[in-house]
Amino acid sequence: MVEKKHANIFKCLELKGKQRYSNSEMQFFFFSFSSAEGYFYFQFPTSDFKLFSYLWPEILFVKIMERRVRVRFAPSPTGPLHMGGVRTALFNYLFAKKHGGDFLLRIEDTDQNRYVPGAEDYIIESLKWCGLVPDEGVGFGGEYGPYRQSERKVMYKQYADFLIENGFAYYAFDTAEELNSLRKEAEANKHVFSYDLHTRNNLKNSLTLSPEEVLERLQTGEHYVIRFKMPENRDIIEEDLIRGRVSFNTNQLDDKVLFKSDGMPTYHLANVVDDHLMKITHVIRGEEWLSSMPLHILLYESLGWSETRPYFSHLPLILKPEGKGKLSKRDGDKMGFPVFPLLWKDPETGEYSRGYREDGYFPEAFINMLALLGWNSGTEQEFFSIEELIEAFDLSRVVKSGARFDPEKAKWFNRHYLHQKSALELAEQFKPELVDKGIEVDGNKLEIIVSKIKDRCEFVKDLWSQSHYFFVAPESYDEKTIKAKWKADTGEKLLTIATFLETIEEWKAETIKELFSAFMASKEWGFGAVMVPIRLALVGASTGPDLFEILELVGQQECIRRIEIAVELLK
RNA sequence: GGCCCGUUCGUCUAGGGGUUAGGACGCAAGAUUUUCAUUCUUGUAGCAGGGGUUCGAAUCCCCUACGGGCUACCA
Repeated sequence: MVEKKHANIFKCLELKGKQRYSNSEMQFFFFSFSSAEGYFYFQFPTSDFKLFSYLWPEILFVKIMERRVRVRFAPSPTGPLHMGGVRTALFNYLFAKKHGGDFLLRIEDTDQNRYVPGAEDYIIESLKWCGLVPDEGVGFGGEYGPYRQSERKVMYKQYADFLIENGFAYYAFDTAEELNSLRKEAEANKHVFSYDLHTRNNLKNSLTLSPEEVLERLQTGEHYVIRFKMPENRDIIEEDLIRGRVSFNTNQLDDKVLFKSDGMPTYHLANVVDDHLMKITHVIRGEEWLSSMPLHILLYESLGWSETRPYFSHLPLILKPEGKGKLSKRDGDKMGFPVFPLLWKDPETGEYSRGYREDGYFPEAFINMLALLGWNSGTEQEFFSIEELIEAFDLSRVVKSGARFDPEKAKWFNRHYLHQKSALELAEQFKPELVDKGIEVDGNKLEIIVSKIKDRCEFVKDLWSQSHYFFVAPESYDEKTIKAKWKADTGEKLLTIATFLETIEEWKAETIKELFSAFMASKEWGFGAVMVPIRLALVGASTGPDLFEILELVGQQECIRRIEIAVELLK
């Protein structure tokens, strides 16, 4: 029975095995594939293929039965969600959906000092706008809750205690002031103070104090933290699904605080405990976490969870369009593009930060742009629907280096999506703006107008600037065009034309064009001399679709009126 | 300072020992449109530097430079 299953698995393997990495020692083959039972990822050395294929089925069988792909997006509610955060959520979402798994939203609010009201709702609303709807999490239900770490507070202590009991962690009583002064001192000597295996024996902790004293300090309620006791001289080697082999030596790592004196766990403990309890199979997060990966691996090991611990992958950061460093709120303000998905009002300063939604981006354009920032399908395809992204997504095709954000390309994506939309749909979105301006238009006519101008727009908000003359007479005329095209006899010619237009009975673009051409021929006037001036009179500038279509849509009497006004004003 | 990660056109990227180094954005030119935009065509521009290994290196190795991350009782 088991054998039969293996046959299927091997078939799957042949189909999906595709990724080859090389590193300094030998070549490895990596396989990742999903089946009805779940997702599996593993590696083996080329030379050992026969041996491995003989040995591995059982291991694989166990893993497959146990693990359904589960990933989480775990932001901290310290402010609006950055577009880099949205991209992290997106990649998690794509990965989950690709492998038929679950995408969870967990709110990491273990730092009460940095809590910003409204941030959590903002995160949820942002994900919804982007279409990245979690299967479980804060605001979405699920069986592994609560999904807000502050509400899980009571659960963490036992794991910290377990670590202490088993010698993986210890109590530390050093005050913030003491540590700060040690840091200052080290800085003065051009060193950096680190609470680690070199210094912990000279500090106030349960490693240096007698058991009695430790007990007494605990009983008198003295403030303490629990620190991880980083083991000595161990090489932690891990295959990051994006970056390949990454290695660390524990001698370089410090004893991180796991449990704070306020009774809350730090990110490291809470993260590992929750990922374990929520059965997370793949941790996909930003590069800023790469350095703490060895700590997390060691935590899984110390807690006895190595067998089921997740795979790690660290996403590159999004960098500023110009200059140094990662993309920040300031860049957006300075260069005029949004950094956040939605408009955000800072609850403290009242300051606004623009959002992609409010700036007129379509969520699908925003997502498409974000997906291509640091990932590509390996083909030349650039436009992807969310379904296509899910189908094509693969962590191994995520680029390792940071990507500079290009606002121009973001606009280009939006333009593309706008052009793809039907005039009807765009007209619907345009209507509220017209109503606001007190303009009433017949739906059919509006759709026709939109169809004429949508290709010249980048955003829905451009619809007005490209079509206002269909609804309202121009209030001014473009100076350059006047200079170039408005000659001494232009006014007179236009009045003659106005009189002629009055005589047209069927006010249709085609008919007008036909009769107009005949009229021009009879007068022996060149088109060039009058076309632009007429356009100027109707539109106010030298832009817009075919002039005869404008004539038709603006209406006979209104056209004549506008020509007369222009002639009067431009005398 | 220490540790870790990275580096192909201005930007996003493909390519992973033999390629005229491919595509996209941007920019420029041309065509179409007697306007402007769209669209189409063409052009523009790149393997960070230095050593190795090799018949042959953008590709593998080492060094340097540069960029980034971390180095909090922040995440």
